[in-house]
Amino acid sequence: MPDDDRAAAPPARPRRADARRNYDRIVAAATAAIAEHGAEASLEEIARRAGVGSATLHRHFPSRQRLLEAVFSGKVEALCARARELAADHDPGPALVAWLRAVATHVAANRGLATSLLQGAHDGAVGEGCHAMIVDAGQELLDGARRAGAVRDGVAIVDLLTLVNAICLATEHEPDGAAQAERLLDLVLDGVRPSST
Amino acid sequence: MPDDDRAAAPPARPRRADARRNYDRIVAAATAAIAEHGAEASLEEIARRAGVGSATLHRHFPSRQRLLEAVFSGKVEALCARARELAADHDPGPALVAWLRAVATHVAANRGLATSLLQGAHDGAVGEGCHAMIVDAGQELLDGARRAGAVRDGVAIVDLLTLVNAICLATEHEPDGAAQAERLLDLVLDGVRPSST
DNA sequence: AGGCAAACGGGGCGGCCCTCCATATCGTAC
DNA sequence: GTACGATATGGAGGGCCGCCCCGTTTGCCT
Repeated sequence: MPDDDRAAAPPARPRRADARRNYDRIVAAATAAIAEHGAEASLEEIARRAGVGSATLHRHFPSRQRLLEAVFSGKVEALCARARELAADHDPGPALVAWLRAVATHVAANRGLATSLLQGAHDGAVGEGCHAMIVDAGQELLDGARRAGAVRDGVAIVDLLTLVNAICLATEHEPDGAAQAERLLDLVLDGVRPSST
Repeated sequence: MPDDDRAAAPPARPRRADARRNYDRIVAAATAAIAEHGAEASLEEIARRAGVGSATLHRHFPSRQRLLEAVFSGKVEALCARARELAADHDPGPALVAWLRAVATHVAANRGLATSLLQGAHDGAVGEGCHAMIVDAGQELLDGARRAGAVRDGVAIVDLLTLVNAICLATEHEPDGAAQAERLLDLVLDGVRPSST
């Protein structure tokens, strides 16, 4: 694989100062626009808000997914950090539950994050990074919880994450989405515990 | 409410014959197009396939949701019929489970049905009809199942339907979506049974 | 058969995504 | 400080789409 530069970080080759500046402006504008209009926000409007031409936006982010990834990567890292915190401070079972709730909160607070993460995982190599980070972080919590007997066998972390994403996805357009998401998450978590002997 | 005509049926005021003919053509074309390209199929292409002008399509279906509703209403009725069948032929618990699986199958087979039903429910009065029909059909199954002790309290039919839709929504873009949907549905259904004393 | 309301559809407008290329800007070597 | 090459820019334009206006056609009823 000859292509070694990731989108988010300044890895191998230094870029010109103005390019870097515009990159940051675009990400900032995109963050605002996505918060307002969701992940389907107009790319042209983002470029307009950032004060750059649409061509510039397209050069920095060849696809919408790339842009979303850049916007969300910070939040994803925060979630992973939270996973480590929870693993250190709590019992395995509650830690996993609390983390899944945190994931739900983040996803609900960032319209389109769920869809982005779900679809990005195998749309080529696009959201790969974010997806892998979350999965890894969750896997450790799940392993701990299973060792502690708080989770039954046959449950994969990707299943849990998909369910959390699914719930947020399905409730984010509802009038009382937050409450419903809460209820559904409880329901699902009950199915995850070992059948009480 | 002065507006009394529903989109799907010929209710109060008779329409001209050609209008009705074009209506049917558009629905047929839309059905085909949606099966091919999903719920985001181009309206203009649908009009083209139906052999009508885009204005005509737009007059019959002021919004995309209306068109989707017309396309899916047949399938929705089939699901409701299936609910009655199951209620008659099986024990309440298994009947509910089987029906939810049937819903999942239908939703998975009709790209965009899930989103359509979810968002249509309160986007004005748009998907109201379909949504209400499904909810009513499911409510009876759920009531039966609860009376039989197969479902714990605190579970609403809308929760279950939302979860089923959510699962299909989240897995329909996955490579092995069907298998994953199956697994997730099992997981959820386990959470619905009363905690085995 | 004739008149009228209902229905039609071509064509235009604006927005979106994306690409090309002449131009401006940065970084550097002198 | 200056001049030069590479890098980055953005406006213009093409293709597509959804939506709507309005002159024309068509079905319906008498």
